Amino acid sequence: MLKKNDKRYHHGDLKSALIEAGLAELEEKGLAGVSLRGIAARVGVSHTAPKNHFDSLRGLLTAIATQGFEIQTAEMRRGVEDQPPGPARLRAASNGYVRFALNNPELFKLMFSGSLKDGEDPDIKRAAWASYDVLRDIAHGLDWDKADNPGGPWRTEWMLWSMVHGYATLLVEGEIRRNEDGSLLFDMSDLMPDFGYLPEALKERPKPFQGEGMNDG
Amino acid sequence: MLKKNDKRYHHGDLKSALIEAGLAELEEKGLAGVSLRGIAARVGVSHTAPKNHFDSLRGLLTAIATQGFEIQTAEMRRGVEDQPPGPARLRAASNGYVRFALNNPELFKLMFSGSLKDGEDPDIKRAAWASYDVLRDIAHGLDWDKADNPGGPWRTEWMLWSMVHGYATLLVEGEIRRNEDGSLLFDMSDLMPDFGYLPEALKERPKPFQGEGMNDG
DNA sequence: ATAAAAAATTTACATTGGAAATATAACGGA
DNA sequence: TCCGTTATATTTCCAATGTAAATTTTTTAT
Repeated sequence: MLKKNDKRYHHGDLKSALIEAGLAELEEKGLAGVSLRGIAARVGVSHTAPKNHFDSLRGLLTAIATQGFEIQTAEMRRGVEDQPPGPARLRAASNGYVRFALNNPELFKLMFSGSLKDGEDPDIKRAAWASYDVLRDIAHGLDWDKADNPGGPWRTEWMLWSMVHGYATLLVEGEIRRNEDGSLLFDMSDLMPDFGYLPEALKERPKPFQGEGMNDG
Repeated sequence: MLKKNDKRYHHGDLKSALIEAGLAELEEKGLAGVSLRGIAARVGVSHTAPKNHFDSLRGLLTAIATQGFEIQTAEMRRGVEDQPPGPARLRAASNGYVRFALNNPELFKLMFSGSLKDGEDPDIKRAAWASYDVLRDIAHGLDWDKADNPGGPWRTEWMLWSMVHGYATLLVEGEIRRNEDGSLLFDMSDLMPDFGYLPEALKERPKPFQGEGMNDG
């Protein structure tokens, strides 16, 4: 039990404090402007103090991104329970995905940066999968993905994930036009129509794609 | 006319040489490892020489990304002419989009980085739109987007673009599983089924989304 | 109380992007 | 051809960054 002012070490819980400060610095200064020294200064410790809790800046960023996935998961789950199973839930979760990206653009970029974070870290892997599972579990409940898809669920999952993630990414990177007040022209409900039925081709057995012509030129 | 050894200035054409060197450095050392000094050293000039042609590293990266969009446009057009108008062309262009991303992953990341490049630069804007237009022009030729979409072409465009771009992004960032030899489990032809027909909801008139609940939390 | 471990600081260093001053080559006009 | 102007590139310098090593301070365990 930690009471008020019960700073057991010099700081008490520097590890959590650094992650919190990192989240704040991220949205204040942008992904490109974030620095280890800046985060440390925000907490009020020397710039080498983080070394005791994270092996490097990369490690700290990985922990921040992990927290990002947890927030994203919560945001996707928000509102899903209010909807009946089926396409409505898929739209609610998808809108949560986009909403999170819009509300935490720099964190979202970090989470999918690939080079700044350590994607092999067990914690971030677990958190990322938990977020992905929200979409996947709902998609698996849809009529068009019940049983007749013996090639595995990958195809329909990836189609949906690609659409949602692509839209969020393009919005966050400023590639897609918004209304003047910053609101969206379309949310995922508009972009992703009634998935109660889907083109028959999607139900065919998928064959592994061997990538002819994919690795030349 | 420039003959061999006709170095008119100290270098001759440093601007182009820097872009070329930057493209090479990018794929060799990755987006995170690229540096102005490294690019300059590769060409054999001092690290401040680029200043005469680009105001900053950001400017040089913007020029590199611009060239990237031009390569991407060519890659998308490759093979499109062989296909009859319609869904087949859409698949060919989409596969070109993904193929470019897989063959130039670091360049692709730079092109959509948002912070490293200057998205307002007129040249990069023109090049990016040219790439986007390949997808858009084909999409507009499809039956399901002929005339009854008075809300503008944005919705169908963005749905397709999101799917293609999202898939390319997730592949490049290593978020989507591949076969052991690096080939894809699905290409865009598998992911994007017969678009000869499409859910009726997509043909309804789109209404502007005002973003209720999008900016809270 | 004292030794051991944990946590944080100080100092130092290599690398980076950029600014300023200087040097060198190309060009244009007499 | 000569010379001044401009374009191009170098040298020197600086602040900021991430990291390593040595040191100091605090906590914990015995």
